[in-house]
Amino acid sequence: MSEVRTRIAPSPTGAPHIGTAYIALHNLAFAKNKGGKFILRIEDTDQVRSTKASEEQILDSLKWMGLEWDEGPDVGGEFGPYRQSERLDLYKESAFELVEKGKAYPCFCNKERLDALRAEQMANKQNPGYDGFCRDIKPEEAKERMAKGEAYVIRLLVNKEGETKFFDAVRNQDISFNNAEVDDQVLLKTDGFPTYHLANVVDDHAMKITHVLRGEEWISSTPKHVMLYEAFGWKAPEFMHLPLLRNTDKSKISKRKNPTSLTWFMANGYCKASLQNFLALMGYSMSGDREIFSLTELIKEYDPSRISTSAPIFDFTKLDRFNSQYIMEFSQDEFADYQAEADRCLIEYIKALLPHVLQRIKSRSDLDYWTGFLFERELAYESNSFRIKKLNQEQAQKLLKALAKEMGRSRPVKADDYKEVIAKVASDLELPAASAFMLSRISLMKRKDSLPLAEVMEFLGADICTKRLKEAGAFIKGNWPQSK
RNA sequence: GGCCCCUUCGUCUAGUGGUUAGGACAUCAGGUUUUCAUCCUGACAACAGGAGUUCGAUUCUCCUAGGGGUCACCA
Repeated sequence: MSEVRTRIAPSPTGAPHIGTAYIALHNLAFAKNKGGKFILRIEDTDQVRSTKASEEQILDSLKWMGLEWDEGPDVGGEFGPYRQSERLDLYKESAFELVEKGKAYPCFCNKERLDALRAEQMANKQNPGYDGFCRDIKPEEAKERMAKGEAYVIRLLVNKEGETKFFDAVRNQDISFNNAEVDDQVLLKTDGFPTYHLANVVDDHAMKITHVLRGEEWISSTPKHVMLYEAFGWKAPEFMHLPLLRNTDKSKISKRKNPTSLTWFMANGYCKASLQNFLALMGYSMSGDREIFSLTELIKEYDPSRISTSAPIFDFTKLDRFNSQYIMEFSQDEFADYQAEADRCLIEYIKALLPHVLQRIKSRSDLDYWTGFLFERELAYESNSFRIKKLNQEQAQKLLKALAKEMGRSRPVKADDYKEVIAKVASDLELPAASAFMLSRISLMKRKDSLPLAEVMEFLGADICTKRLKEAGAFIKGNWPQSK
């Protein structure tokens, strides 16, 4: 029996996600339980969205979580490099290998044609998908066009007959898909970078990954992966699709509705043991009635047949309770370490706002006063805070609604963008800009005495700003301050 | 909408044909504590619905309903 090897393959396109830690935990526990290896691979094949800063944060926060890997971009290993942007030749070769084998083909369709195609399919109530326009181009002609420098992608040539099935070890059953429903997926993009599907399969094979534990959001693209393994003539790993973490409204967990960034959890004083423990309770249970256990115990007893199939709601109330349980047990030294670590994480987390915070702090106890709003999942608004000059209830509600809408439409990024959005909305509604700014301030930070608005908005990001503007709108509906 | 996945207390879950359906968080009610918190005791509270298989279904099968995921040159 060959060595068990699992991996976590985060994409460095944003803040480190709680879901990544959850999937990593399972991969680590599974591999370590079998005496195998856990690998970290960076999937930075999206040139536009990937950033080095994000990669660093992901590595740092997973380490902080105590989820350490045996092989990865920072520690190396015999199957490196572990960053996909450093393996481009391999993907390109692999893609052309499939073209040679007649399992894939170059496609020269441009974005306009694809957009038009999709629009037409939607209009005719058909399922959107590639129509195979470039399938029949002769290989010689294709080569010529590529040689001349015409932009192309490589698509998987899907045999639309029959079905593709794979075994899912969590559900303990086969899942099958009609091949007619599988699209001729792009494998190699115009920029020469692979798509997830290609890179993932090529790397999992090259890195000898034996078991793929990933979120169930991937189930529907697994047939593509299976087809790729078959096209290459490789043995596919065993698939285990874990249930997705969810928001309270049962949708897939998202920063739009919940804090999801590991850095937020770290800065907010959640300790790693409680986070590990709580995450291990999501979609998983230990035998007996045990709920409090360590990562070591989890690894020792990890049993994939105890993974459940239904997707859990991420329950902050229970997490908070777990965290307090762990804190209660701290010795003085442990608490000192915890406190120092939490402070370090907090300062790192708020570094963009730190200068503004420091200007306002008189003593240590002031820190929370100025930064607390960053960690409240739902701001506890006070009615009187909404007593704003030249603004009545109706105007405030219109303003908040328009603000939230404009925020979603124009997706501001920088502080100045946010200022513009607020100024624009105020002028559109012919309301005083100052009132609009104050209303935004209260909606986002709860108080009139608070950090610089635009900088805070940039820090929070459009999603969270929109969330809070909506929440403020809901609040003032029934809690508008009484006139004196 | 097509396809796929899922369905036990409000929430996280145990349970693999016969249980008073168990535990945890939350909630509520008591108790200990000079306050608060902790801690203790108790209460509330679930097998989505309908067929079938079976002597017997929470457990197996099918259907319905509901929820979710996915349909990109993002992962």
